[in-house]
Amino acid sequence: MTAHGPQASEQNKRPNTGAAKRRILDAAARLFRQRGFARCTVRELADAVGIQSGSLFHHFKSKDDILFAVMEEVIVDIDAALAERLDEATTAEAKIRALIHTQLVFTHGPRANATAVLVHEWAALSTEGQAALLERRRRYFDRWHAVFLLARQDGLVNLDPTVLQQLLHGAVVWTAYWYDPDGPMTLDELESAALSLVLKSAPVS
Amino acid sequence: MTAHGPQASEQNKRPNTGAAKRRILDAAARLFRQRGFARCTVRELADAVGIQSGSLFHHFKSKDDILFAVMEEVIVDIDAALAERLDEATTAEAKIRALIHTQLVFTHGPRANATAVLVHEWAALSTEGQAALLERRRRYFDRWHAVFLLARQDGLVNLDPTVLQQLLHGAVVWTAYWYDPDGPMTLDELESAALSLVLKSAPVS
DNA sequence: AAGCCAACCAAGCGCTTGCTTGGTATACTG
DNA sequence: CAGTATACCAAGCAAGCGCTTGGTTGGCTT
Repeated sequence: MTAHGPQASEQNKRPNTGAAKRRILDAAARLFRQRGFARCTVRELADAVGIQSGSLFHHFKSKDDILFAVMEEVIVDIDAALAERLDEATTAEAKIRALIHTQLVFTHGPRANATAVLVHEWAALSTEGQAALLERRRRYFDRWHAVFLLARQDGLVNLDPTVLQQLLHGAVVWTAYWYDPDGPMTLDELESAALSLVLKSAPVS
Repeated sequence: MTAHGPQASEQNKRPNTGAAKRRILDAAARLFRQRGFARCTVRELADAVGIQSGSLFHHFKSKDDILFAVMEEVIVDIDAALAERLDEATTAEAKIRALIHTQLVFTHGPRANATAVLVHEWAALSTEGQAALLERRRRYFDRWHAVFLLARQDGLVNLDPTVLQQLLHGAVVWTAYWYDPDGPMTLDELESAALSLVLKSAPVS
């Protein structure tokens, strides 16, 4: 049952290296979200992956390190995804939509677990871990801020850009607690609803 | 279920009864918020109160019970505070303002710690604990919903009431993570900013 | 074929955890 | 005054925790 040992694959010299790590990270994101980091034990996590608890420490040097890895991965990816979307957006309105879209996709898409962990378990990270991720975090929010400065210049919004940015970010992040992607409302509809919140006038499309 | 122990009455025969409990609950709210429920130990909590860890269990039957008591107290109080504010508000706009105001005051006022614990540590509560608080929670959100149904009828807002309610609630709750009551922006200004978010047209006073 | 090394298991160590126990000081009550 | 209940302390227990250790396996390289 326990298929172990590397397998042959394309040109990769170490084809299976990292596959176990991947499964650990996915299970960790799911369990850390469901049960909380502190309440999730390494034995639980190992069971979910299908290995012994001690074997986890062959891939990560500590439980804290697993949390860090989960968070680092998602924070890097969401920042990259946002950067790409913003590049493709030309108008200020399209850029605000890109902000909302990216956050919503990460919050409710395939990366939902890791995203929730990033939001929820920040305080569980060690001081050094927080410091190591802070620059990425800042970069992500700088993008938000730049968009709202632009939108304000264009007269698209009529509140203090910083406040508006934070209120919108909260509204979107909070959807994790009530919005059901399998329910009647589509993500696109939710995106439009959030967008129309921050624009002065009538709702969009 | 908070044990009652000695009777508290008008002319309190045991003036100090309940004082220890009060200090435990306050310290617990603070520590559970700062460190998280799971990472905060009963020894830590006892130290903060100035008693031995074992003595905590004279007042509460378990650590879980302390969490429950913190949450129950704040959920009852915030619902009562909201009900009172809503009664005093006549127009739909004034009622929306009451929603925002109450949530903001609890999030940033003297009850900030317990409110943050209620939001953040819900998953740490036992199944029975959640069930026991669910009715109060529902009542609170029913008040939100009724206000937004009214606002929609009055043509004050132009989005689906349920979605708008959730988005606003998220925006306001999230202020816990960025708004500084000691900073340049007053709570009233923040309240107005949040209100103008959900109203269709120009910002309010 | 021999050697290497990543990937795993089985066992368990040292420590911390929530909580219990037995006892004491103090205060109120009949 | 004895009787009773409260509020606490000092000590420690059983369980569970993160993590370490020593050993085995099997594919890959040379």
